[in-house]
Amino acid sequence: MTSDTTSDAAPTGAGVAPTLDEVIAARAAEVADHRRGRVPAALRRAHLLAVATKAFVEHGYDGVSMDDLADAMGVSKPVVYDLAGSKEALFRDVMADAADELARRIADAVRAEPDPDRRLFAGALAFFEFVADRRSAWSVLLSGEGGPVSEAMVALRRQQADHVTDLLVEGAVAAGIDVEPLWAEAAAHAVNGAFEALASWWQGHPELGPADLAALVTALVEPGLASMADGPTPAG
Amino acid sequence: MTSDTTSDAAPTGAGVAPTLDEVIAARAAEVADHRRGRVPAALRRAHLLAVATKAFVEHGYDGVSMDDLADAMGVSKPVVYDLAGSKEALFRDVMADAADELARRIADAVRAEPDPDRRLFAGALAFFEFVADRRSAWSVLLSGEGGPVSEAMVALRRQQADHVTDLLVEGAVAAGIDVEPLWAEAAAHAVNGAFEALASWWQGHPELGPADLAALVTALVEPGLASMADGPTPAG
DNA sequence: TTCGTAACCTACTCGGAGTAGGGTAGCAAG
DNA sequence: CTTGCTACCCTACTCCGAGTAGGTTACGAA
Repeated sequence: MTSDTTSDAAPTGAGVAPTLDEVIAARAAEVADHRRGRVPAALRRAHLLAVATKAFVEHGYDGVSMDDLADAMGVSKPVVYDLAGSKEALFRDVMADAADELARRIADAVRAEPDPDRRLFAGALAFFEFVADRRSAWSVLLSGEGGPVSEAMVALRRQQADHVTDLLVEGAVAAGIDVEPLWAEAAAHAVNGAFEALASWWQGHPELGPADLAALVTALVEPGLASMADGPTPAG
Repeated sequence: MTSDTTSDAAPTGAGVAPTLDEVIAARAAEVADHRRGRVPAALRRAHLLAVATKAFVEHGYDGVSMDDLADAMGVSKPVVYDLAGSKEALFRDVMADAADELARRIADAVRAEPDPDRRLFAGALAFFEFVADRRSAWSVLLSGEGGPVSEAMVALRRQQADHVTDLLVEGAVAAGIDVEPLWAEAAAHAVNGAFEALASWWQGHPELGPADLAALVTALVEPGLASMADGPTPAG
């Protein structure tokens, strides 16, 4: 298809994503360099990850068979299994990569924001920009599509919420407030859920930009977060 | 299509849910009344719904095969397909029943609360009480478990969010505030997402009661909701 | 050369969704 | 009573996808 553009994966620069097709092309090229079969596992795996990411993202978990993946990279199924373990494990790996990058971006954005009062907004903006980058790409996954993806998704959600917890606590500590850890955790999950739901809803409202969403969620949650600090712990 | 075919469903005591096993037993008894096979479709379907609900809830979507269901109700697979159409359709129906009841409970609770300032809490409480009622039951579903359940879940989420939107708008109007419909919708999705995430997180924290969760989510979101009324629409 | 091993293959098994193509029971009309 | 229609229900498949058994070959080291 569109195999042109720049040959090498240019610097990620302004934060735009590398384009899955480019990554796949790059990996495929590396693989092709090895004459007549016998490609080292590391390369094959990198290729697999790229191909699988694209496939899952475009057709969803159930829309992709291991045979498809094997065909797409010109090997037989057992090779894929050797590289990935199982379909679920493969999906988990794909998702983990994305989750790591998301977490990294948010953390960077939050810590780069000097004004404590704008940290939440900064994090939210980073989140929605990430989603926007991969709007088409991750829509399938974000919208809950999946097979026995459950475990992977749940795990990622948890991990993501943990990061938010850390950021919340970090922010609170910086402000000299001490928070109930349990409450921070719960709030983090709630906030995280709000983010996800908003990202999903966003699909149907392309007229809005990342900043709009970030502003909304900030406006929604910030006051509550602030008041919870000096406020009491309602129960429990 | 759930509750009113037959004479009764033994009161389980307090406001506790009807108990799936009881429902199944009741349906099975009705079916058994018809001597030697030839049971009218309506009864069979009611029985199916009950059996399927229990099965999905206990083993998850992928943990249940259509053969299992057929066996469980003593018929052959084609009968199940005749009654349900497909596995996904069946799951959708099961979920729809639950979603309807949830929406009804929340709406009732909200409208039964005279104090406008406590409406959100009332709705939240109803939500978490519903979840508590079916804690073991719906955990699998709430935690995102599912197969190609995606569509069903997405649809239900949307529907649920629509209800929340209505309630938000209703509340705003009652308070003499006018809100941007788009914002109300977005906020509703966000709030809804927060609820779901919290319900999921709750699984790991049985020491908390419904009121705790309701209080938390209220404290988190109420101030933001209030300030959004007189506040500006940040962007867009 | 010989052996070990990593990379790769063909050709299965196994299980679950969905279907084809019937039977049989009840009932209405001739 | 017989015919025929229409539910209701069955056995016995097809089809597809996940995962595996077990063998083959290239390559590097002893």
